[in-house]
Amino acid sequence: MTTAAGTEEKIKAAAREIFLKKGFAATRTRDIAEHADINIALLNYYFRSKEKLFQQIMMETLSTFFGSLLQIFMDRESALQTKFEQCASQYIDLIKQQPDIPMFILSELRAQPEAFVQSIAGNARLKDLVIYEQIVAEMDEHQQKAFDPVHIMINVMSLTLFPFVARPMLQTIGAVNPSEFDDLMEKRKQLIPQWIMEMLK
Amino acid sequence: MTTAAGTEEKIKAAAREIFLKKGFAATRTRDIAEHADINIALLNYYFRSKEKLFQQIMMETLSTFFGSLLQIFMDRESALQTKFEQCASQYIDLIKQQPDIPMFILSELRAQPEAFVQSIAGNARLKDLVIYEQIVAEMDEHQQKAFDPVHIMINVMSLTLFPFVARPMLQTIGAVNPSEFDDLMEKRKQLIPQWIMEMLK
DNA sequence: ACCTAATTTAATCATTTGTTTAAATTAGAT
DNA sequence: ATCTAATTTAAACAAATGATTAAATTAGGT
Repeated sequence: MTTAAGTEEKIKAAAREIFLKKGFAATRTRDIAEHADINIALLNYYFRSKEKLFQQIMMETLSTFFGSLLQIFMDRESALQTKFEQCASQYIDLIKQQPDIPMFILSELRAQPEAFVQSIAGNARLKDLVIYEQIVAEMDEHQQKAFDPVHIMINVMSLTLFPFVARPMLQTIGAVNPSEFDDLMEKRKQLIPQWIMEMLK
Repeated sequence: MTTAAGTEEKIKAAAREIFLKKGFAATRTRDIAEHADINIALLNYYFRSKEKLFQQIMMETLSTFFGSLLQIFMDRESALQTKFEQCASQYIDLIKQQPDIPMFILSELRAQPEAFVQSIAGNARLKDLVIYEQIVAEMDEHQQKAFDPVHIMINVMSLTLFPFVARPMLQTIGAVNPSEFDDLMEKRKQLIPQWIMEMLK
């Protein structure tokens, strides 16, 4: 009856939850096994080692995180402001569902800078992105390269992601109420594109 | 000759370096002892436990990080834009010297949300800060509360801190060159206050 | 020089943790 | 029903890790 019935996926689901919440070092294989309600040995049976399992989770998470982004950034049809709107909107929705993703990627990427380079970078260079060209064009129109266009890319990510990363800190210092956080982020879907467009003028 | 000659401080210095770089869970007491060039037992002799030592490092780091900020935020004399300029400038300088501080605080605060609440929060509520009043006043002048003033506080921190937190990621995706990162951040001392002031209009 | 308390060291302990082993159980084919 | 390979389990292992102990050494006062 109950054999191999999605055991592998059960382990991955548990691993994903715990790795994303606590990071690689603070995660115990026994925690994962308990959460998945399986014998500890099964983890190694299916995934060889804690590290292999972690890498698989990381790969999939990176793919989820950067996948949709690249599509938006490469779209030749959409206008620049539309891209900012899609970017903010999609990311805020995604991270609302899985709030641990950004911090997980950022902290684990710091711990192992080399391991996942090609998983992310793939082939696309920043300056080959359509959005980058559009930013340069927009800046040239209003001002003559007052600053590096990379600042804009950094700012989009900063304004979108940082609130989630800093949520525990913001709540601790009493900057935001737990209940109103979601409302704030919902509002930012609209605000961030406006702010960014202003920066280009 | 060499006895107690700053042994305690030697341990703390090593602990600070490693805790800040790798976090609590990934840090081994033996690493600290080796780095400090002392016997492992001395760590427990002076600090009782790994956790106690960690808490002490965390307290001091929080103090360093939030200390200067509160002064700027409470200054009744300085103008709003000046505050933004001081804030960006001071933080970028501080974090250039100790780049691991923001990520350390953010990740460890997520791991132990309760432990350091009062260490940070102290007494000051966000809405009692002088800077908050000034933001509200400035917003009232130009627009009638188009959005929550908290967004502005969040944005200052986002634009200032996120690039440091995301540096490994930004470098991995090839968004920034390691050598040009410092220049970018130096330029942001000037840019961030400008961007923020624009948001208020 | 001697004594006492503080500091340092080497060795060891008890637990935790990732992994493996070998046996038991189950699923699916013949 | 029987056989085989895949899956699952209980038990144990080896290494790592935080902590402790008891002896050795050192510093500073008398």
